[in-house]
Amino acid sequence: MKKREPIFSKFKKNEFESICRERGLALTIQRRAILAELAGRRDHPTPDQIYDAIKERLEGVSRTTVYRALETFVCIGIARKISNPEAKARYDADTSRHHHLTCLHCGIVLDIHDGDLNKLKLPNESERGFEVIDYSVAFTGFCGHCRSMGGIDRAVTKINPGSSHYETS
Amino acid sequence: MKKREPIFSKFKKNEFESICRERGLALTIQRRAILAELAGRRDHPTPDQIYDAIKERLEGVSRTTVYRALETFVCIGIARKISNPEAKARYDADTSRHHHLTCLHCGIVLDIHDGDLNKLKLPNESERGFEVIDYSVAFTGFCGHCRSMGGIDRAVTKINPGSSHYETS
DNA sequence: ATGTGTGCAAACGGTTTGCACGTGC
DNA sequence: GCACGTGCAAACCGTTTGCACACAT
Repeated sequence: MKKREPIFSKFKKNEFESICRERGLALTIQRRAILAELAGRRDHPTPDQIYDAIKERLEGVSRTTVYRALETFVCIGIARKISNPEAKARYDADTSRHHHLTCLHCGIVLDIHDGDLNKLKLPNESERGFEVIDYSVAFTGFCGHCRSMGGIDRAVTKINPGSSHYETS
Repeated sequence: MKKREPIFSKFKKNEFESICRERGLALTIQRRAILAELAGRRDHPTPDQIYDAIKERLEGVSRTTVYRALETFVCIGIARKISNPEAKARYDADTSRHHHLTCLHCGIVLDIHDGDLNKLKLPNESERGFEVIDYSVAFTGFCGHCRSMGGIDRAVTKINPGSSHYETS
């Protein structure tokens, strides 16, 4: 069992505040709450999941604000929007190099931190004019929850989400 | 320079036809045209790009049919829906293990076939109950076109697509 | 002949935008 | 006080769905 470091660390909070000060971005309660929520979970939430989580604490927040704040976090480099086969966006406050495990059935995204995977040599794509910046390994499979629920027909499992039967919740 | 094998190969066509016969799926001109278009390009088109490409040849096709056919191809295993940070789906007729290079500025997706990358050892995720099926390495960077156009501000480049300024041309 | 596939138009769901008001600096 | 951020509602855009007709088998 690997031990996990706390996520919404003092470090992340200070990083956020100093970047905001630098750039003249306002430190609003909404942004604080949204970042705290994002950085405090390991499940790569969608904007809606964040909205649902904070709306009790912060009465009157709007979905729009959540979308805009997440966008801002990506722009200032303290969060990432991750690729996934669903239609909706998912965000990640961990901007260090790491990898993802996506359940083909329910869509949940787990992190993988692995020293070897972080050391892949970058392909030389200069001949095609491409400049490679970073990478992430996307593993696909079936999570414990979906495997134990049964009903996974590998031949037919839709890599493609549709709307329902996705979110495990 | 690596040489490239033809893409809409006889093989792919036969594979498609025999799977359809097996499963009792009709071999309609629409499905043929959509598969030929998908398999004939290397740029991982969106449903709309495919629609635009075939609508001249095949008067009266509907967008809906394109969506449904692509979906069908994924279900019968002759195409894949690929993960990317955009809001729209992209499809790939190459179902063999390979990797992708995505331009953070325009969203284009290029293929990488690399023997070493195909041999990564799968992480042991059984302790978390996860069964790993496959993987793909997602490289990010900037394509030649976007680099030469200039105007890429690394600090601010939206990993996140928005609607405009994405699609190159 | 029969059942699957297609086209159309309307619905849908996530996301973005314009605008007026509110609030952090 | 001023500019930036927020909330609201409507617009947007990619995708899905219900239904009647058409076509592959």
